[in-house]
Amino acid sequence: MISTNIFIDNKRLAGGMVFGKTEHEEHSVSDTQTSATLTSTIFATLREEILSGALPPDSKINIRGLCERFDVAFSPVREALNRLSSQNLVRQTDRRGFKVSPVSLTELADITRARCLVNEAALRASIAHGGADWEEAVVLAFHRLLRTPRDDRSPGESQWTLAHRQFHQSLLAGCGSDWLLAYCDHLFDAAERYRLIGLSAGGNWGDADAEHRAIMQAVIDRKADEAVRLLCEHFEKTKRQLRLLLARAGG
Amino acid sequence: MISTNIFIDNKRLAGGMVFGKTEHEEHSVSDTQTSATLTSTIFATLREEILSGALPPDSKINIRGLCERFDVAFSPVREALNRLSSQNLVRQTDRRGFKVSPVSLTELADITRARCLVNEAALRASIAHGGADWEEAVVLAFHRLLRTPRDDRSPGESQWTLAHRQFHQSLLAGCGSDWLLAYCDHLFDAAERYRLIGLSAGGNWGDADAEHRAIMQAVIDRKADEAVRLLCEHFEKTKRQLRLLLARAGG
DNA sequence: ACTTATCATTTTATCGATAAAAGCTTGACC
DNA sequence: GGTCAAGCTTTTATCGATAAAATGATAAGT
Repeated sequence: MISTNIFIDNKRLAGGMVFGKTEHEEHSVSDTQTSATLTSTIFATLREEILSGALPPDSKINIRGLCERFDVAFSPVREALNRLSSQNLVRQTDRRGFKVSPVSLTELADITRARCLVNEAALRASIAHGGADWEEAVVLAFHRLLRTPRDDRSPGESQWTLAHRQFHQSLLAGCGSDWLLAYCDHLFDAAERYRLIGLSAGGNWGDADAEHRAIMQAVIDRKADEAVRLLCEHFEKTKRQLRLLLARAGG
Repeated sequence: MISTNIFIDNKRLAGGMVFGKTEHEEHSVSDTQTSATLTSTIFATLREEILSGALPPDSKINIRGLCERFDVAFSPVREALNRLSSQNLVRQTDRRGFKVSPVSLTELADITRARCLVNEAALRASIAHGGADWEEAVVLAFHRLLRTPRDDRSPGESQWTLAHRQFHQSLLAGCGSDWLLAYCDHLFDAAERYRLIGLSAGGNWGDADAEHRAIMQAVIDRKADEAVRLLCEHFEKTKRQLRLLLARAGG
């Protein structure tokens, strides 16, 4: 695995996690395994909030505010922000702090473009080199996606969101390059941020099950050209719908 | 620009940069502009050293050692390491610190593969959409590359290394996607690390001017297929030479 | 001799405090 | 009224210190 951890860790900050206060030993029974670092937890939490739009794009990040909110000192917050900036979710400027990365229709178009180009390369490689196990994984991922209900209350952490990501990952998983896969994942995240922001802005485009099925079918039939066409159209469609939505919202 | 700063800042840590010690005010005359943060400087220095192989792959990073070496506290070193981990130059594991990312023939093959696929996509887009200004920039970058002497004493920071990077960037610059460009850059860095390690291990493959010229010619003639073929062959050749070298060195 | 438990050492993650910057406010001056 | 400088406030970058965790060494038990 190449990129920094991008999986989503839903654990919240443990309330009783004190430090430097020798009041009394905390033997939290529920703490089965070694607890994650504060940095990791804050990173995961902020990542969720940026992806889902809870932290508005382009807003300045007040470090002290976050420290108070999580009840921690500067270091872990800064470190979490640094990790976020490696995923392009926040921007850092020396001596001027952090802000949430802005969103724009221009960037959305750019991301979609890159997605089409890179996913095409990966998908063709996958179809060319993927074995039977890869094919089965695609079918399985599609089945799970179909079966997973959409939970629109907290879309950022819903099971469907996860299943959706895994379906798309499975398509490319046979391409044989970890770097390429990591980049596709990265692009997926970038696009996902726009999708989730669109959702919270009231967007509600119908389910894409039909599209996913068609893509899967073309893939397991090894029809590379058709699969690529369908996949790119899938991306472009999302882009178009978001464009309408965000343009109306005055983005 | 999407990725975190990847340009190389050769400035060394200013010796007189003291903090918290009110011995006497330092009015360093040479300090024209606001000096960079310690973090940025350390980041740039370590980045150089990892890329050039001065810090051996897979070696554990001793934070305290770095603190003493740079004469700074933990925070800036940790932050620099975090930034490095976003470029995959170091790996972090919770509670187990940082280590320099390992290298392997497997990864080299993976990187080369991804480079071929992604550069192909970007190059085709560049050739298809690039305008006259892009074309001119390619010619210019090639001219500068030819004219720049190779300085093998400190290859990691040499002018040639920079010109080489810029030539390759110029080829893709017309592709119209900042994200795609950033990723190609990222891959270039990854490959560059292997090249520089190979150099310091005694590798000495002849200059690639002829290859670069052929690529440039195909590009400005808008012969996409040929340009792609030459470019990928250029990557593969480097890989093959490194493979021989590293296999012999017992990598 | 070979594990395994116990203790000492090193390293990491985190804290709270502080100097230097940057940003903001106010008031003199044109 | 608009510009600009001096002073105040907020924020950032950095420090040095400390608890928890991991690592390494030592000793007991098989």
